Amino acid sequence: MREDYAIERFRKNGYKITPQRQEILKVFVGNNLPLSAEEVHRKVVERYPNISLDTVYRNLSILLELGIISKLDFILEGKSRYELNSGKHHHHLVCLKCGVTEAIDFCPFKSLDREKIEEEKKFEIKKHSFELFGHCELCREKPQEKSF
Amino acid sequence: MREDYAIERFRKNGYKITPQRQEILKVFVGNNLPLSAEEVHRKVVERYPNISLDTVYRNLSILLELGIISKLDFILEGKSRYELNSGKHHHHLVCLKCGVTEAIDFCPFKSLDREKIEEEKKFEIKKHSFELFGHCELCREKPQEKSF
DNA sequence: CTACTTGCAAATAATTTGCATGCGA
DNA sequence: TCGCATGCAAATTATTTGCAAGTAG
Repeated sequence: MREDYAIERFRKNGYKITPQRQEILKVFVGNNLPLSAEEVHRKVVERYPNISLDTVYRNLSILLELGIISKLDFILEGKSRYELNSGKHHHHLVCLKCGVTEAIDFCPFKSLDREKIEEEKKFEIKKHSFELFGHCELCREKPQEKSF
Repeated sequence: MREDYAIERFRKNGYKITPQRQEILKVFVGNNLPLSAEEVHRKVVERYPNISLDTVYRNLSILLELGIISKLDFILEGKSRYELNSGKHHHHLVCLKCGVTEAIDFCPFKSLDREKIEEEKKFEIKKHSFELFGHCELCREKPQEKSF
């Protein structure tokens, strides 16, 4: 259970289990789409009407620090998005019209490529991003394209 | 000559050739590293001490619109970076310590991969990003890692 | 009880916009 | 001259921080 695991990590690192924190965690556990801070806040407010956006931001930092969530490496809309760490390496399909972001398992980067580049460029690769931007099925025929 | 080409594009699209605009263009032509708005401003100020950061931003938009520069799809430091369109497809090596960004020609994404995904996911791919994050040769042994 | 947390308000930082003046074509 | 451009100041947006009060353990 991913939620129990996260709560265990809170405890081990001296963080208290507050209802707000728990609810923010639940939003991610119950959702495998990347969410913005505001979206997380919007969901948590349903149950904790007084929770502030600040608290969401502060808890996102902690979840990041504990490796429970990740911040996406790309920004389309001028704000960051965060997603639960699934444990499996993956990338994303991102719609340039509606912003919908879907995870895909496919990765084109092979270990031979990595070795060659590390050798040639004297660069130690820690991670990589690979994102596909385009139009999702629903947005194919929409005329207007968002600016992001 | 890339600069002449850009100036031609300005003309054709009804944009005037102001000294500030020309100087901003020159910064990119004389530099193949991705630059932030502030870095561009810093360079242009050397020659036009009164130029405002606003003007830089406004001209970056125009350069983007005309396809003369591109905005990088990833953000590490909380701000966007822009680079001259080289005409060749490429990706980047990005140092997580010092932020240095180098272009590389290597691309792992093949047309067969593309076709398969477009078919399977019913997603029309318009562009993709592929960035390698890690430590450059100079930063290998540095102890501190920046937060971005 | 005590340190971590929270909400509120204010501060930052990047980027954008309104407006009157300036200047290229 | 005329409309696009610029500089300045103020607005916006995402995110961060200071602080006093609240609460988990």
